[in-house]
Amino acid sequence: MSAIASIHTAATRTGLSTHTIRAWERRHHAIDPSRSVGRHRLYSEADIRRLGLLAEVSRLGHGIGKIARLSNVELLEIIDGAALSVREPGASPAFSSPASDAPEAPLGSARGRKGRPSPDIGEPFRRNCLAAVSDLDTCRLEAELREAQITLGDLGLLRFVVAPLAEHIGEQWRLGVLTMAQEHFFSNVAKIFIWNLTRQYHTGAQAPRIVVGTPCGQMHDMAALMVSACAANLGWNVAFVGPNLPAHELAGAVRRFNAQCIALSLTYPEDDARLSDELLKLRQMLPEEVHVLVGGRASRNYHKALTLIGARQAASLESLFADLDSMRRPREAADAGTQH
Amino acid sequence: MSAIASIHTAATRTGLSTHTIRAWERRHHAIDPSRSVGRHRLYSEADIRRLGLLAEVSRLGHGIGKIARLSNVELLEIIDGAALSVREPGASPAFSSPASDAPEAPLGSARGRKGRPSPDIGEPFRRNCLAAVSDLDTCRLEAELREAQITLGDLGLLRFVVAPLAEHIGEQWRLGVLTMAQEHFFSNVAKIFIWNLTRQYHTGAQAPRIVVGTPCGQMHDMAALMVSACAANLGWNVAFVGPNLPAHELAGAVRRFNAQCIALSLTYPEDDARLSDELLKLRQMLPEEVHVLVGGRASRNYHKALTLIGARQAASLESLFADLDSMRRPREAADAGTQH
DNA sequence: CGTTCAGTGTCAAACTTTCGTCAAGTATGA
DNA sequence: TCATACTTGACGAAAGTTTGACACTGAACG
Repeated sequence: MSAIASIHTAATRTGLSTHTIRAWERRHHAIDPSRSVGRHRLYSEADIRRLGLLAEVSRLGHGIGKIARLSNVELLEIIDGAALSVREPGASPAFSSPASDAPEAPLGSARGRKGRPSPDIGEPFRRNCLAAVSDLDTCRLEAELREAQITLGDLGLLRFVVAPLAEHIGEQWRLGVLTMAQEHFFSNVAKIFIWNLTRQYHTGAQAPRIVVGTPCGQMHDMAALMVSACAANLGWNVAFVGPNLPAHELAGAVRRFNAQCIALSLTYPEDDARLSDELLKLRQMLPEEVHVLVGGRASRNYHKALTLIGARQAASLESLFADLDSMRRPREAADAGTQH
Repeated sequence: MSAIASIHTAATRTGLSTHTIRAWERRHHAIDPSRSVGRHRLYSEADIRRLGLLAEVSRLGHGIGKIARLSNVELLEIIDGAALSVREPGASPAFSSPASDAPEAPLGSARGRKGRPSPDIGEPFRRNCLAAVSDLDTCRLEAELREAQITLGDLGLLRFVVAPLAEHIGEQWRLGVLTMAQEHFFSNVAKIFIWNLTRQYHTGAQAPRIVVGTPCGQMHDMAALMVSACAANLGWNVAFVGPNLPAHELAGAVRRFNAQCIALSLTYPEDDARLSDELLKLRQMLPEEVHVLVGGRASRNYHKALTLIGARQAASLESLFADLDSMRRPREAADAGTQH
């Protein structure tokens, strides 16, 4: 129905190239998009969903020639049957490796390292969580997360279960394997679970204070919530101010909360020209002694601006954890000196 | 109302050039501004808002030719879809909300009943909550909500504290009294508090099942979360699927969850022509025996469509509570009869 | 073992469509 | 009067379209 997308958006959303999409149409009639008056291809939501399914099955090792004529339901069956597992957290999302290895499902995950001592510790939890998401079963999802928290600890839960699951579910949604309802469902339960992690630590009045949020244009708050949880775990007093805030709002929150640090998370979009300006503005509006800490998948793309404003860049949750810890200690001493 | 602006101001406010605006009108009839006596274009607030939406979607990579004919709601959907996350009240860049009416009582609330024997039972809690929001003090806000919950009960907490507070804070934000960060802060803490209300009740496997969410175009999920809490309180097994879902997604969630009821909340926008279609589509896609329950401030504006599809319309939280309760009982009996 | 061949992803060339921008000439309005 | 706006026609960059070709892979075959 409605939403009309160009071949370009169809390509980005499915992880395919425009060349490939056209080749699939020309050679196998895998899809038959409508056309504009000037013969440009126009893809409906259904078209894109089907393309996503085809791409997924194709990545599983099946030749496009053999699957192009299958129905969506048949494609889904293949996906369900083959892959209930989740990619390694670090694995890059969606590049079509030219067929090559692994015609089988990447079920074991922990790719390549066959005999390695550390298998993928989070895999069974992710598998169960996915099943719960598939059934929209809140209790089961929460129980599974709790189980993972007990087994892996707070950081392990985030690192090996929630973060990769969020990535995976987002991707599966974009590909049309999971529904939007399922994505929202997971996102909601997971966010709140993370938040509740935050609340299990009670901080005193003299605890160091941190503001956590995301700047303008960055709409995802899941990663920011993870940062909140880490900070709370380390004894920070956290003010979570949500996503998509302009520089003056962030600076205002820091001032009002009397925070000595602000943590931002950058995930998507990965290349927003306006964001660099925002970061500069933020730095100018902040008191000099306030630290800026930045994490998230997209943060490396803003490396230049981030170095310019002297932000600490955390490449992973672990390093963020370490940064937060090291920032807290010296400050505590200073506080004790000045405020009392 | 609806101030008249020149093409120049329309251009500055949307970030477009005057050339572009004229081209969009000439080539795609994207908008049709009124004209002065001497054929100069005159843009209303609504025109400018639409131009802004078009500009935003265009920046997202969609060709103007493909989006010029879409409705505002569809444009919003695209923006949200791209953003992938829940759109918070502060999300849209700069448009003055067309609402601006509602001269009603801000904080006093308990609307209308001035001399009633029951004074405003929630007032002190709201006052304290506001103070906590002002300071971004998570602990205090939570403590205050907990206090209110104990004193007023779950329903009273929602009815007399959270709901009016949300309204008030939203308004204060629009007026510029509170910052966006404070609004996000409250919204986040309150939502999670409500959700945790939901989770204190554990339902058996044979409990009646309900899906809760909001349809396309309705971006606010706070009211839906309140519905979730009420339902859980009454022993329903709840699947909360979040805001802004098209009809087929909602119907799919009902099917997958095997729910016997779906509850929708409508708050803003209050007059979305497309929503009526969505509701009709939803009814057609649902199994006949599934009940539809609709609440929220804006639901009365869709009265016609709602009656047409046989939805139960709850004017207040109380009546929603009652409806949910009455729907549960007969069904339980039926289940006991058929399933055993 | 080397050759052939179908299946695929990718690319190039040449042409078309889309869309932002501009220029020219005229009209409006404070 | 003079900055601003209007219409029309046109230009050029970016991106889309088609056709055809190339490189690589695995399987089949002599």
